[in-house]
Amino acid sequence: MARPTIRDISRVTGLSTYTISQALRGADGVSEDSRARVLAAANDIGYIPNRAAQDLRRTNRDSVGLITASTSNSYYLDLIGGIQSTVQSLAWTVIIADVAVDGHYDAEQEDRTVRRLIEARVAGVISTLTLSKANTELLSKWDIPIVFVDSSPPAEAPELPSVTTDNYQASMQVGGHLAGHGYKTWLFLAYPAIWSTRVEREHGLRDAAASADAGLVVVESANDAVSAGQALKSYLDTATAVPDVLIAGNNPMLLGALEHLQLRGLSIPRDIAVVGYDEFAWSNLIQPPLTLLNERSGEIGQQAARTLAEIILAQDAAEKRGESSMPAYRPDHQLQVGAELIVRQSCGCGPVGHHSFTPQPTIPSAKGR
Amino acid sequence: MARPTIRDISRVTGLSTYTISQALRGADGVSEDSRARVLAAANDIGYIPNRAAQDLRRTNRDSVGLITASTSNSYYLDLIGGIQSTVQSLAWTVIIADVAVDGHYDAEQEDRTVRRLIEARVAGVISTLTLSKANTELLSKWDIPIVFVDSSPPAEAPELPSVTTDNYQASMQVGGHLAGHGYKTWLFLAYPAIWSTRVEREHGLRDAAASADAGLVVVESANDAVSAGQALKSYLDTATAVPDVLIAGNNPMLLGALEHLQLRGLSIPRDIAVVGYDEFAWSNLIQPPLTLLNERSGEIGQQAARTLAEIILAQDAAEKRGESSMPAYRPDHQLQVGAELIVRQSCGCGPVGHHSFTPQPTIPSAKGR
DNA sequence: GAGTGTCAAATAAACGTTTAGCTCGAGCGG
DNA sequence: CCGCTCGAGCTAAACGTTTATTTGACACTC
Repeated sequence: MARPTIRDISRVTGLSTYTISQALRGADGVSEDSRARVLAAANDIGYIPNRAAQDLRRTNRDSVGLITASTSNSYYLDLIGGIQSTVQSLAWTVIIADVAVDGHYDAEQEDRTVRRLIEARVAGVISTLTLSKANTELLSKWDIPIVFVDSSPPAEAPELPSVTTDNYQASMQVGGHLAGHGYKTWLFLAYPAIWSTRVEREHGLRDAAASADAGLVVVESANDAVSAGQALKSYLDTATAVPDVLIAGNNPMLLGALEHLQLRGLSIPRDIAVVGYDEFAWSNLIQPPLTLLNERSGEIGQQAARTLAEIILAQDAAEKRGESSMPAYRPDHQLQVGAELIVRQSCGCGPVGHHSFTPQPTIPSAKGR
Repeated sequence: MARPTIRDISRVTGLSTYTISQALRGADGVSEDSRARVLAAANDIGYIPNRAAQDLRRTNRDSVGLITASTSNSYYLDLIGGIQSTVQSLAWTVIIADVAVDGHYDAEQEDRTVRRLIEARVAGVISTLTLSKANTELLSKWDIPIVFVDSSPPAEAPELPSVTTDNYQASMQVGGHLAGHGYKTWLFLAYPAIWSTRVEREHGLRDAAASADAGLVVVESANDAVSAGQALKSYLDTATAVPDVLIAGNNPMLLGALEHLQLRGLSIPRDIAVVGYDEFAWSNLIQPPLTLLNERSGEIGQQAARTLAEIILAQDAAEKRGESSMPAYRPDHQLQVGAELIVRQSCGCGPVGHHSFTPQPTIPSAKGR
């Protein structure tokens, strides 16, 4: 028997397919005796249900999609972990879909990916990037709830849920620390703005620079280390002076920057200080140890999954009552999670004891922006 | 219209579902006129096919499963990339399934995962670890071909295809280099042997140590940085002397080891030299820059996917001819890919110019082991 | 004008489950 | 002994596609 079906079990046990189905998934209406026979037979012939047939027939959907751009950014691994852990407790599964084609974001790939998730009839979507207007509308047409994670909802649909680091506050914190060092020329090496965090980070840095009377230059490159290195090179080649500090927008940017600074023979933090945005495993082993912002990505992932689950369950309940099957979003579905700066030495702080850092009054965080 | 089906398009256009189906996927037997009407209508009402229904009805399967343990080991990201790129060109999709539950391999999770892949009726499986006898048999009962990647087939089924780094040769290479430095006491910090590469690496190191008249100690820990650090600590706490060189079995081991050595205040390579097994992005920025073995994981992934695709296509063809639907494996489905040592400074080689390294005759690689 | 071939399109039967609705007996109270 | 309930199980109709087979219209040939 190459690919046994429920009917094969039926044949073997002499029970109807109904009974088999009930017995297999532990529903009642089946005697203990029959259930045992069914399970034995199933195990015996190596039966494994056909997911496609189940999905087709069942009404309740039990998977959610996660849209990601360049997973290779190790920051996302924690995020995924957080999502998985929450979703697994509901016995759902996560479909991870990367919209980057060899490392670069690709708009058509975004379209294909959203389509694929709808084809799979996912119950909901978590997206790490702001989706296009068309895709947001498509998902909403299919009544599929979306939660943005570490990215903001598109401008056309600002009411959509999101869970993010408080990037503005975080950037103010970074900026405050740099101000404390007395740095006056800041260079922000940034990734493109399809990742909406870029905008918030820049905004926070700009405000911090202003209140510290420092100058901020923004250099943008594609979201990978090689491009970042090249962008930095072009900038430094033409700049009149090396900036006091380089702020890397994320880890690929940081990697590219460090490689280029090493190549150029600039010493950190003597010639130029460096700070970055994502804590990662090796940061303390790099020379000098890196001062980084620690985003609590695992926690963010969990929160996002919880929010999505809540919306889906409410939606199912409403549908069961015969009400609208549109997902219902609430204002408290928009969450911000704090982040803290991990101060090591690349910012100019010395090993414990000998630092050239003057604490400054904390810049008040802007409320309700 | 909340969730439009093919019948809705049928209703709108006045054509039968047959015609819609043909038109949508570009088959012929449909006039250009009708096709245009169908596509317009589909686009208009936002129709997206139901994957479950397609999968159920279609005979040809078009997804493959990838079994992984702890994806967070960044080494796998390239591997996955290589597989994706090959598989995408066939318009298939990859289902990635991690059998680690919070970072640790879990046997039950392996069983669940294999089941899940069979439920999805995948056309084939690529596994990064040696599967249990039961799971191998289960897959073979369902006529699902398996290719092992960076791991060997289980002892019970040695004929199964595999694509691996030539770990023995690679370890001999590592060992040869260490011998050239004149190191006499080697410490191999290893992960558990469910990853079969561990065995081959140890074997190669052992032979290299023997022929260099050096002593090899193996310390094993769970496959994560924290456990590795602890294992190293326990060993060093009781050892009479610090070994000449530490060989980290993979990146989590390396990370744990470096953290612990830093904590202990041992200087690399003065007090102890260090080499590792997987090249990664930050390796050149660590102090001192790390000497690592560069496995060509992208290439390995591509090869594995190509091999699997070949087997699946042959299987489909055979089935179409009414022959056996069992996958046919050939001896040339077992491949080994070379690796080269990237020499930096953690092994004791100085910056270009001042090294204390004496080249040694290359240890001949054992043929046909 | 009968036979033949071609093309577009329709019909209806799958695919492997789940599930609403029904049947059948047994048990039980009156 | 009647009517009722209840549990165990059956039958058959879904779910949304694909596809083997059939139909019908039209053109072409002898």
